[in-house]
Amino acid sequence: MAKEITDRSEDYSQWYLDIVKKAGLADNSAVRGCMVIKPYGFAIWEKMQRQLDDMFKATGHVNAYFPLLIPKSFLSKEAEHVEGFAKECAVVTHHRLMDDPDGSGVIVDPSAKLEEELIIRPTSETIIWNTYRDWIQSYRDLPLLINQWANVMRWEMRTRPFLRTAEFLWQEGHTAHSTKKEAIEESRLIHDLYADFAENHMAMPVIKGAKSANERFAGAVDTYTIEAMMQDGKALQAGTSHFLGQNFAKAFDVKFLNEGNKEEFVWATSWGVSTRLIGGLIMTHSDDEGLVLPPKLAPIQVVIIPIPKPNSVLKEECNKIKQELEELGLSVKVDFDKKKRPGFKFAEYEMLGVPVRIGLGARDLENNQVEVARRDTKEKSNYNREGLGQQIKQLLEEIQDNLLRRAKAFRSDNTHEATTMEEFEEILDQKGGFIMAHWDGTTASELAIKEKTKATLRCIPIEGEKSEGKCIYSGEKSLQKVLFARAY
RNA sequence: AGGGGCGUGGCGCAGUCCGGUUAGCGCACUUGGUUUGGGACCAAGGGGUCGUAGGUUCGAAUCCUAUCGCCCCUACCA
Repeated sequence: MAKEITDRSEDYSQWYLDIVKKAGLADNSAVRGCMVIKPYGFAIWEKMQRQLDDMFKATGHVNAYFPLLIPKSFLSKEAEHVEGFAKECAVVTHHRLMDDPDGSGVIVDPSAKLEEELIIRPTSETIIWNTYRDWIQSYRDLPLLINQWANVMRWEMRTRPFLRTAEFLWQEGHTAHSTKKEAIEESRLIHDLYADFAENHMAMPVIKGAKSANERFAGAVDTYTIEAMMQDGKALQAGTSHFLGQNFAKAFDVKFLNEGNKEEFVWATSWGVSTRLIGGLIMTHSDDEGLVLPPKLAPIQVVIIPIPKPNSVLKEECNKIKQELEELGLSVKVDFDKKKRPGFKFAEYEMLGVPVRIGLGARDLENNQVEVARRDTKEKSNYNREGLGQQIKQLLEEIQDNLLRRAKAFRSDNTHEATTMEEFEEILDQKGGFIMAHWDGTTASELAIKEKTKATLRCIPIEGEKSEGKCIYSGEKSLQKVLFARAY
């Protein structure tokens, strides 16, 4: 199996597509813009899901499920929200097919037109708030902390596997609170949770910040984002958490009686991360040999490859090592496939991003050792057979740490400050990456910079030092530097 | 929306200009054997309505007409 992939230096976006294909993460499907997530890709998603789900539960959230289809009228209730999504909605107009009277096949039965057309959810705020109206009467019903794992559809023109697809999988949290303060705290709690997940599980460092008015979620008062840097220097919005104020409560008339027996509108948040994270994972760590996965999200953490020699008995030893490692909670695969030679398997598991490979041959048996190769650095060394399990466990932790360290160093090397537009454009053209620059807070300046440079305002960082200055575009007063980059 | 390109086994392609035996090649697949410490080799096999529909012709992957689909560039975009 020739598994050649394009070098990153040659064509980054082709490299990305090659990785997705050759590592068996996803396939194109018969439907334009919709991908098939293959078992290995889905296994990564399942690991992400499990971890995030545990984190949501630990912070008091519960799961529920709301319908795929939304009455068209719901979408028009919150003005900004409609405007944000109207251009990319799939619409269900009929409910029956019939035989084509002109010959073979089926056609839409024109007599089966729906009275009210249905929208395939691009996000679920509207149907959820329409439901919450019935669930909430009193402050005693609050807070309502609900998450759902679901698919959504946004009819995108240009799609790329995981990064932007017409249909994608995600989780969307929708919470209702009795006070503004509590809702803002909730949106920030999740913002922190996402950053924690990105850094400590994906080993993908992120900048936490707020979106500008222009980049904000349609219908939100504030949008908090985590922004990650990909290897080509472009920014990826990896997760967002929104403080929705009372916008949806007002649109759907969701009120509660407070302790003083007075009627008030409910305060809301919503937040989500999607299968896009898999794209981020690929573009943060992987190399020209294939996928590189952080141990915490790798479906297979250790692969054991026997190097067969005639008359040698390796099978038993391989299984023994597998068992030892599994007892330590690791996920392990032994590849006994006789059709493939060891060298082929080495390359194959590198392509799949398996963090640690153990090679075991007659030579090792004699010397009471195994050969251990780590995927992140490609280093190989011999480990003593005694106490192997603990050593491998430590190695996996070291790999997890190293990936984060490496990604942080890369981001730091590719983050620059600009004090003038000339400098800004020069950095963008010559180095790329993140640019920190002063901005006067107006949409006009933001759009002008975008128009001129194709870089967008990714976020107004929450952390780090804040110093006043002058906007690089207008020269007006600026309270802090903000993050610009070309983005996915 | 404008411009360009492509539809031939699972994948990548040749053949089309200039119609003519049984539509070919590489990879993948199946079986057997020799191999196995960085992508093995030999042998034998299986698999194709040439996107679809019509037309010209003794004869069409090849020529003509229509139609469908996909990709790329430009434009647009939570």
